[in-house]
Amino acid sequence: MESSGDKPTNNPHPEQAPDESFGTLKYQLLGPSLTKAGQDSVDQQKVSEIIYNASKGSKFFNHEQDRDRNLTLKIERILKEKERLDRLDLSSELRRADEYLAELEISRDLSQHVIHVDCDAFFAAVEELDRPELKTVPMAVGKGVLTTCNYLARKFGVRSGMAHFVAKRLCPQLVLLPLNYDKYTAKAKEIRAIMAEYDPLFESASIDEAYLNITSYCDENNLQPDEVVERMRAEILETTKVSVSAGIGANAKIAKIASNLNKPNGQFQLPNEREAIMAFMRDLPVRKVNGIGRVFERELESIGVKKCGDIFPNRAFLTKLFGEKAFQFLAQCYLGLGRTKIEPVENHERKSVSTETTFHDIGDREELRAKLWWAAQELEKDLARTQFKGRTLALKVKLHTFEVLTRQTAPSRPVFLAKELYSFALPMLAKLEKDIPNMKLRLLGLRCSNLVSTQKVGINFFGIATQPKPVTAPASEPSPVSPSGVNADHEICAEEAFEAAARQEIQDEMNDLERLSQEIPDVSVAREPEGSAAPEVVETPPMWDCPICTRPQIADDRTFNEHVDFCLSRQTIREVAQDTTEETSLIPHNSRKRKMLSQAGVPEIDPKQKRLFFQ
DNA sequence: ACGGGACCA
DNA sequence: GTGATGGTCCCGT
Repeated sequence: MESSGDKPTNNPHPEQAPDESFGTLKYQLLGPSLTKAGQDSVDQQKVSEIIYNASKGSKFFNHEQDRDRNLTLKIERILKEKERLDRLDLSSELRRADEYLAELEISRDLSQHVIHVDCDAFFAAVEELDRPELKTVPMAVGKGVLTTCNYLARKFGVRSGMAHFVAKRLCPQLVLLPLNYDKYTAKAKEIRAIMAEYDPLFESASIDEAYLNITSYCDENNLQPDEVVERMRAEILETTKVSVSAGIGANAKIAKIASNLNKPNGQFQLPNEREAIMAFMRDLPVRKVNGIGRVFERELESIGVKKCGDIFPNRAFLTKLFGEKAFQFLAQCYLGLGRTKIEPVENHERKSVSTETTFHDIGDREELRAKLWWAAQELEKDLARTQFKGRTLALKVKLHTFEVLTRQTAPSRPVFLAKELYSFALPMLAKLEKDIPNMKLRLLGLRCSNLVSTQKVGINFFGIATQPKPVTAPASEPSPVSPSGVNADHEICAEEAFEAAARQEIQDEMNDLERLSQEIPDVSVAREPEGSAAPEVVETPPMWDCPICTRPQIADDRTFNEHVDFCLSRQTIREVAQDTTEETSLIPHNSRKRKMLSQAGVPEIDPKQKRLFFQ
């Protein structure tokens, strides 16, 4: 559409970025919860000014600025691509889109009454129950960043997700309370007990949100949906003293949007009628839809999609610009469609278990290992609680610059013990330390995915599924143990010889790992609290000299090859950087190598453009 | 299929 | 002085 106002900033001096980029950056700094209720009477202009000035110069700010610049560039590419598509014959795309819309229309189900219930300023409300005097002052809950705040605080522009010191700048008299999760969990339980009366199969979306399908309740009690919701909200307020807001509609998407419209302590119903739904969506800003955040909002806005109604005239472009899934999602937004199936979260299959902690910047290798060991222990606890092992282990770090990196590995068997987690994660950390000179972290985390359940059907110590009763024909009864059947390739075999072999194999592997852990010879992690034993330190392993960098490396095949690979890739980059041809496109998009190059002024070729072009 | 980044709630 | 946890999608290889 119009591309005049959104020139990209190719400015090599970000601190002198032209004025036009301030708008988007300030908008970004307003945070993710801009659309939350209670902000209507706030002067957003003034608020963003204060936030901007409070944040300016911080590492967080610089990182946000980077992200904003990259997004602006990405949008520039989107616009270019849209221009190109405008000149093309898109009739087949158009037909495809219309066919999909027709298909969706056929699937429209207006027979269900779904509601979304959302507690008003939940954590703050619970705190106010204990200390009623807090009701009359602006107050927020959460250390570091605010998790929530009461409506008095929102009048000042204070919002959830906002940093402590920024909130204080906006509202110096703001009262800050520490988090008290146990209290909130207990209160949430009371509320859920009431919701269960209306739909025993209700779905908890978070600690203070839930979806219910009240169709049956309406029928059985001969009540209208809004009457049911009035009744439920009154019951919740009376017995738990917490006020909730609710949205009522034909599906979860509408209900979620609607629950925000009359907040706090209100409800909104959108009738189960196609015309009413279409009209409602037509004028609804896309950002109000669950799943469209700050970034996608800006991308859509750039091609002229501000409201869900704007999706239709752009339907032929969406797949090419944003991908098939995004197109399908947006098509459902346009039509006001969403899921009507509401079910308990326990029915959902868990995909990952993770832990992470933020701390002051740490560059010290031993301190980092201590943090890793701590994370490993935390993850072991969580895995034990949830009864899972992981076939994939990921290390997540956030650099002192707020840049986030993840590295993952697939251990040869499912892991869950802190010692295993640590051992498999350490080489990834060590590699990062090698790749990133002077690496300083502000966050470190571990995640297990590709989960294997250790529940129900016995899984013995070595991660091999065992049957409760001896079964001779394993193929006859597929094991229900793991949600996605990931256990299928585990032969069910109780023979002792097999077990002995497995035991030996695992022992060998642990030995290997302990050697791997010694990659940095002076590593020691044994001094952590809680008395649990960290992997022991063994003597220094044999060393070989790397043919590239000539420094001595551990003579373990895997370790050594990894190191050499890294050295080689480094060399390649140096060579590529020297000759400034399109060779740079060989370097992965978004890699820090590419960033290093782009900072050095080496031109980039955007792989996405290529994808769009050749699609 | 997998690893990694980005986004979202 | 800017959180924790978990899910999804997309891209490149």
